[in-house]
Order: sequence, then C-alpha cells, then structure tokens
Amino acid sequence: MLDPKLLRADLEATAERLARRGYQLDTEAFAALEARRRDLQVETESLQNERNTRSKSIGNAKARGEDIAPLLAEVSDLGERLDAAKSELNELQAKADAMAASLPNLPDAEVPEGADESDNVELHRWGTPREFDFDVRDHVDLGELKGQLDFELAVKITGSRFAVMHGSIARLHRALVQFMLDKQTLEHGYEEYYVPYIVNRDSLMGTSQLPKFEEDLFKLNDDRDFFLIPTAEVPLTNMVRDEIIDAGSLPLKFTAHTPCFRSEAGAYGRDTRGMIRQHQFDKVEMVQVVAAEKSDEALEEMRGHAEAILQALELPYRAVTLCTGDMGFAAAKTYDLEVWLPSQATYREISSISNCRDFQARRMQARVRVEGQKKPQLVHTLNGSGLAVGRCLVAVLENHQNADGSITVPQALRGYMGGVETINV
RNA sequence: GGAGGGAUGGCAGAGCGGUUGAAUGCACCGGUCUUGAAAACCGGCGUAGGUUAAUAGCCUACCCAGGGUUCGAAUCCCUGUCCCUCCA
Repeated sequence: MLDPKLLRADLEATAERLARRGYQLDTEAFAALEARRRDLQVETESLQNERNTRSKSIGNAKARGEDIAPLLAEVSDLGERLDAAKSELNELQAKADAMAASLPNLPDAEVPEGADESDNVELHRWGTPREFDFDVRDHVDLGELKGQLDFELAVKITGSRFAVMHGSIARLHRALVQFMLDKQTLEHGYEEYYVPYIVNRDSLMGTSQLPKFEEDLFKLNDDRDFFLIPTAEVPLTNMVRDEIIDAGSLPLKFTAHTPCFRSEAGAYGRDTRGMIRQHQFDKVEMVQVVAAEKSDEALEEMRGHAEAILQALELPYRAVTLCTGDMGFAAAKTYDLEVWLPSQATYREISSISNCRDFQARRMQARVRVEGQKKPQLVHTLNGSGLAVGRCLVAVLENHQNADGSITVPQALRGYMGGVETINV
C-alpha cells in the first residue's frame, strides 16, 4: 500500500510515478472520493463525540438522582443520524480502501522505464556458456533417457504442468535444496524456517498477492478462505505482520524451502514442454526485514546471495534490472538472475530479488521501534529466490550434460549426492 | 466425539452496563539522592485514523474477530477463531 498521506499531499506527482510503470491513476476520481471520505469521517466523528458527551451527562444526572427522561428525549434521533453517517462512511471507506489496495508500488527513480521484459537492463554476466561438440539434449530428453523424469505419469496422476522425478534425478533435486539451504543458513546468515504451505487471506493481502491476483492462486475448496502458497515469501514475510520489532533485532533474515503452487492462468501455451513452468515447484526463499535506510544495501546483498548459488553450481548466468513494466506489484526495484539454458540458447529467469520498501510493511503494519522516534516506523521488506529449485535442476542437467547423456555432478553438490560424480544413463 | 474454562496494555493480572484507554505489580524511560552503582522516592510509559506545518494540541476508534441490545458496552446477547482442562 502506498502512503495515503503522500497520495493526498502530492497526488499528481504520485500519479506520474505510477505512470512510469504503466499504471494510470484516475486522480480526479481519487481526489473526489478522498474528499467525500474526509468530510464524512469528520461528520461521523463529531456525531460520536456528541453522543459520548451526552451519554456521560445522562450518567451523571442519573447518579445525582435527577430525572433523565428529558435528556433521553434530546438524544432520541442522535442514534439514527449516527448510524446513517456510519454506514455511509463504511461504504465509502471500503471503496477508498479497495482503491488504495489496487495501487502498485512506486518504482525507484533509477529503475529503467519500459513496457516489458525486452526493456530490462543487463547488469553483468557471469561464466561463459559451454561450447558443445555434440547435439545438446534438453532436460526432457535427458530425463527420459534415464527414465527418471516423467511428465506423462504426472498427467495421469494429476494433469499437465506437473512432473514425477525419481531415482538420481529426485536425489539431485533434493541435493540442490540441501545445498541451497546450507549456503543460505551457514554462509549468508539466514535463519531457517519450516512454514505452512497453506495461508489465509490476510497473509496474501499483506504481501499483496491479493486482492488483485487471486486468479494466479490455487484456492482450497474450504470455507476457511485458504490458499496454497505461490511462494514462501508469503508465510515468511507475514511472520512480522502486526508486529513492532525492537530495532536491535534487525535485520531479520529468513529462509525456507517450500513447494510453490501457481495456477499459471494466462500462461496458456507458454513453456508447455518440460519443467520450466509448473503448477508446483520447489524454491528456497530468502526474506529480509530491515530498517528503512538499510534496504538498498540489503537488496544488493541478496542478489549476491543468489548469485553465489549459481556460481557454486558452475552455471553461467546474467543479472538484469527489471524495467518498470516488468516488475511485480509490490516491488520498488527488482533484479532477476537468468541462467543459461543450452537447449534454448538463451538466459531464463531463475531468481527474482525485490525491494518492496514499506509497501508490504504498511499493509501488514510491520514496524520497528526506533530510538528518538516517538512513533514506530514501518520496516522495509525484501524477498528473493535463492533459488528456484526446479529450474535450477533443469540448468544443472542441461549445462553439465555429456555426449552420452550422462550428467557431471557439480563439485558443490557431490557431498549431498553421496560422492556421486556422474549421473549415468 | 462429549462437557466445561478462558482470550484485557511489553509481561503478569484487576475490572458493579455510566467521567475506564482501562486498577495494581513487573519491565522500560526520565529525574532526585549517591564518588559511582543499587535501593528508595517522584514523574512518564499503547496503537491506529482524523484535524494540523507538526511524530504539539484536540477529536475518534480499539480490552481476540464480526454482528446485536442500550442514551451509554471491556462489562449483557449471538456467531466465529484460537488456547486450556476434563471425559470418551
């Protein structure tokens, strides 16, 4: 959520900043709604004040043993007027809240302006894509060769966009998870968490997957308003919802390995082959909760934490700064890491690291007590994949494949694979 | 599955439908005293929204959440959530 005070005080400038990311704010409608809301709130509160004052004097009169009947007559219509004002205010407030909740975050000034991913700006590249002296196989063929990556079986069990792994590929998948978690906890200072994979509506509102993107989520058929998590960002970030944190305990650095569930509505026909785009995939997530002035620094640090994984796995990648049009709803600035996929001869997203500044914190009322500051201050929240496990598996298979279809296990993973150096056909 | 009990400020814990944002204790912050510290004493100490230049004042709301009764609800009624105890 944006700062309502900023919207009121500087509506036009805010609208311009939103326009940078392609969001057209109807400033007139917004201002009109806001003005009516304010008038009604002032009116309602003054009615409440009158009611309170009169009720007190009735109480006093009664205590003195006076006749309160005339006083009661005086307030006879107050309740009705108050109820009317209240219900009108509630209605208006709901509208204003809905409008406020539908506004995306303001992009940072240095974020390149653009419409879609073609306007993203490359930061740097790491590693050199391998020259293969044989025809490369994609991960689907490599998995099939071993009979350990089965999409047809998944169709039978569930449907499209799922995979069944077994044997050494399943083990490689698990090794990646263990490796990433160890790296994030032992070397990068994150605290490991195990969290629910099902969350309530409040949590999804807090991180802003709701109310706008419900169609991207899997909702449980249950009257409790439960959803499968699309990312561990949701449970991890919401741990600080409605909390006032001691300044001394910041930064909070959380990591968790979870499956992620996405409906992929609107992705019809995209990446239908293989496990690039699945309804269910595993991810090791990083979340940081930091003081406002530390979030720029934290974003750079987290990009480094994600890059360290790719480097250890000897996977060539590039880092890009997302343009305004390609950023997520809650993000003020986002870096993507894109890993080289030989079968597609291109870089594909494998990690996304975002600074949400106080956007989620304001929705969640996540604050920090700062010395010398009377009011608690909103924290800044950041999240990043460290990394997407499924896509990482694809990248390892494809980049480290050999002519016979065997896979050379990267050094970093061997300890997690019982010392196995090569996955043979 | 059945029967009860509970949810109040950072924590503990009072609270008859009427001046209660809420007693008291602890914790915390400031001060007095002291060479310094402790103790003692004095004072302060919630959050959000509105108004405002103001994180000054003032107003409003909040005692798990949502409804209701009432001139007036932390207190009464209904529904839900969570916690605890006992029985099976």
